[in-house]
This record gives sequence, C-alpha cells and structure tokens, in this order.
Amino acid sequence: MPDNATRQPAAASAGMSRYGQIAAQLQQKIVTGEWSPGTAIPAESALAVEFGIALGTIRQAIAVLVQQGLLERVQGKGTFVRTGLTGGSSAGMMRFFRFRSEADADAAPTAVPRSEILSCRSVRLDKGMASRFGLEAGARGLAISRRRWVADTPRLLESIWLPLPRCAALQDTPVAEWGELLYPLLSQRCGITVHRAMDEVTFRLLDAEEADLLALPPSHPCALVTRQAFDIQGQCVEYRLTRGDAYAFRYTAEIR
Amino acid sequence: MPDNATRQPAAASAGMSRYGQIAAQLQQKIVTGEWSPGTAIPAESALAVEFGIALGTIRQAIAVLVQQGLLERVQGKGTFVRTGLTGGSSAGMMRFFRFRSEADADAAPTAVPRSEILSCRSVRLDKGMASRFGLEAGARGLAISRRRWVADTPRLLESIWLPLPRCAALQDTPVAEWGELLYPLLSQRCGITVHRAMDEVTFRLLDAEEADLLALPPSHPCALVTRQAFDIQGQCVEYRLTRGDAYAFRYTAEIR
DNA sequence: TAGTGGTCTAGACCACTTG
DNA sequence: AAGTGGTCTAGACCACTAC
Repeated sequence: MPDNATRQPAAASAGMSRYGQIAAQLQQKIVTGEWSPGTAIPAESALAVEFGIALGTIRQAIAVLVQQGLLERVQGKGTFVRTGLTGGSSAGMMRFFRFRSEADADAAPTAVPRSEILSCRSVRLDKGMASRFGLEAGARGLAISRRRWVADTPRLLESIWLPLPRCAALQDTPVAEWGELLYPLLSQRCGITVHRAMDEVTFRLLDAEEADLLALPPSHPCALVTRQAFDIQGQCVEYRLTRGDAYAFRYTAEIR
Repeated sequence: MPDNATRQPAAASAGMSRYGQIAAQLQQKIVTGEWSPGTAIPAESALAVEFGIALGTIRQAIAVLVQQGLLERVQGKGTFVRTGLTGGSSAGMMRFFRFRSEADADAAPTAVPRSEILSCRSVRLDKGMASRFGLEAGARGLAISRRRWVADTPRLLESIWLPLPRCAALQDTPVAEWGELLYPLLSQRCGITVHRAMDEVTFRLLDAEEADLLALPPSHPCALVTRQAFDIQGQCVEYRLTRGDAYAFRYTAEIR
C-alpha cells in the first residue's frame, strides 16, 4: 500500500477520514462550477484512479454528497450534479395551502398558481437585508410584489427581495416573459441556482391593502411564510414574504 | 464462493438484494420484540457469521435500518435498537409554539409544559377512530382532556384518544402520577413504544369553552395540530388534537 | 457491446469504549 | 487487553443504459 502522507499533499486533512477529504474536494468542484448542475461527473473508476484510492472509498465520498443533496446517482447512466429547486409543488408555497375551487369540494391537487407581477423596482436595502445578502449597508436590491392566482381567484400575496448586482438581468426582462416560477427565471437570466431554502411560518391578520388584493375581508387571519433561499455556495439569494388565507393553511410533518 | 441458492432458504427474496433481505429479517427481530428498544444487537461480526455473509454486507443491511430510524450505531459500544419518541422538545408540541413569559421579552428556550389532566374516561369510539386504531366499530377507547401550562399561564389544550384494551393500565394509574409527558407513561405502563408520528397543522377560531380554558378572548384565532402516533409495528396508538394561540405559532422547515 | 452504477467478498488496520 | 464499530483495499460479478 502506498504511503498516506505522500498521497494527501496539503489538504485540510485534519482528523478527517479519507472519504471525507475526497468529498470536500468533490464539493469544491461543484461549488466552483467546474462541474455544473445537470452534467455527469467522471465515472467512479476514473475518480478512484485520479485520487489514487479504492473504488469503495470514492463511493463513500460520493454517498456523502448524495446525502447532502449535491449529487444524484442513476444506475447505468452516471452520477449527476443536481439541478436547483424549481419552486414547484415540492418546494413551493402550495405545500402549505390547500385551496379549493368554488365549484368542486375536494378538488384535484392544485397546480402551480398563475403569477401576476404587481411591481418590480430597484430599492435601497436596509441594514439587515443587505447583510443577509452579504452586501454593505445601503446597497441596492430588487423589490418585487407578486400576486398568485388559482383558478380565477387571487390566493397568495408575495413580497420578494433579491440582491441587486446579481439579479440585474431581471430588470432587462419584460415581466410578461417571466413565467409562473421565479427559480427557473433566476437560473436562466442570472445564472443563480437555488439549492436550499428555509421557511418560517407564523400567523397574523391581513392589513387593509393585503385584504383588498386577496379579495378577503379586512383583518382576515392569514398565514405568513418567510423564506430565505440560498445558492449552492450557501449565499442568501432571496428573501420572501408570502401571505395566504389562514383557513386554507394545511401543513403535514412527519416526526422521526 | 458458496452457492447463493443454498443460503437463502425460502425468504421473501423476490428481486431483493441480499442486504435488503437481511435488513428485512433484522427488522422482524425488532418489530416482534426479540430485540427490545434500548438493547444492543449482536456485533457485526457475529451477525455476518450467523447469516453467512461478508462484513460489508451486514453493514449495508444495518445502514438501511439506521436510515429508517430503527437502529442507532455507537462507535466502540455497539448497535442499539432505538428507544421511542419521548414527546420532548424535538417531537413535542413546543416545536410549533414560542411562548414568552410576560416578564422577559425573548425568554429562555421553553421547557416541557406542566400537564393538568382535566378529564380521563372510557368512551365508545366512532367508526373512524376505531378503524384508525385497528378496532371494530363500537370498540372503546380512552378520551383524555389535558391543559398544559408554561410558567403559570395556560397555553395548550389537548384532546387525546387512546385504544382501550392496550391502554387499560392508564386507568389504574392516578393522574397525579402521570407526570408531564404521555409517551414515557405509555411506555412504562402499557409497554407501548411510540416510534413515529404525523402532525397536521391548520388554523381556526377557539370556541367559547376552549377560549375560557386558555384565558383568551372568545373567537381568538388558534393553531390546531392533529397528531397520529404509531408504534414500531406501524399501528396507530394515539390520536390527538392540540390547540394553542395562533399568535404564538412559529414553525421552521428546511427544503432540500 | 461497452460503460455505468449496484452488490458482494474477504480480508486489513484504525479509533473508540469498557473492564 | 478485548470487543465494538469506522475506514479502506482490491478485487469480482450483476443490472441497467446507451449506442
């Protein structure tokens, strides 16, 4: 067996297992974009040769990144860098709400809501929002107001903030061409991959303007979902507030 | 290498990998109680000999059950059958609510609320509840009403149903000896291990009686958590409705 | 048919826990 | 010192996917 010390040049090998070090190196290739989302990484056998380790060890390293959601294995085809979140039913707001069309009682699983951009303008970010995006106080961002419809009824109200140098391309895109989902747009226009998001749910009453836009009575109760989305480097790329009828809120969680 | 056909007697080996079959057999030993919660299972080497397979294969089988939450590995000590849920902060209702004492603003992480049993009586279960518990229509169950306090303030109202032959031992235990948590009680008195639970959250308004018990105004908004808890065999062993002030509701979820 | 990941073996040595 | 799980090797064959 070759000597370990000659194999690990100067990496961050402090108390880390071999496959842990390899996993970190693979993660670097993904985060830096050397391996881009959707593409296949080299075969296990090739990587084993490249790193000078056994097949089982490179498999263990890959397993770590699969667990983290960075890679995806497909039998017979290869191992692929995962595409970011789409904002569809699994990651989108519809997993928090169950809206019924007025017609049928327990309707079909609700599809992606139609998006109506109410406003989109460049604003100066307050200190908290700027630091969230890793910008200096006073930096600018994009503030978007969006209303989402399900079957001819306004259902969700969203206030979205995006960091501005990164998302400038959105300003050059007519809102008519935005489509229904934000994340595919961020990917295509700004090269931003949303890899992870944190949602926090609380409860309050609608103010007069919100109630009007949602066609609900003033002071109607609403669920408020606060989302922070992060790219593959762990940088926050979106802050969003979503309001929807509290009586349509329905969320299921499994414990252990 | 020994012949495979001689090694797998008559198990459910239909299209299943070797470690998958072994995992199923280990799961049987846990579910049937041959290996009880909290105890160590035989060492990997012993199991490898017992099943006539390589160490790596038994490790893969164990990994499956660890992933399922049935086993827990501890380096240097052994592999243990996991103890059930406790209903503490990780699995309990406090992960849905953030109550503040009136004194200090952003207080310490709230501990387990004190439990006050309002009533506990044997009732006839309706058809839905009975079938949930795997009982025939008209079977009996235990209906418990419980109020939970955090620092001298009533905060949560719970209605709990339990299947009756299984939980009969609770009727012989004075409520003064119940303690603050239900699941340890179920474990000690009835031998029931709660292994998994499903929570569903919705919003509605408190009725007059509920509001009175929670010292809140009538028609105050509340979060309603509906829980079904299951034992290690997958049998439902608890149905619970929990109501708490909607303004204290706060839940965080990570996506991907 | 060639290439991929999936399964499995039979060893070895290491790190941690316990008596 | 003995026993446990954790890591790693260097092979083998199988199942699936593509061309």
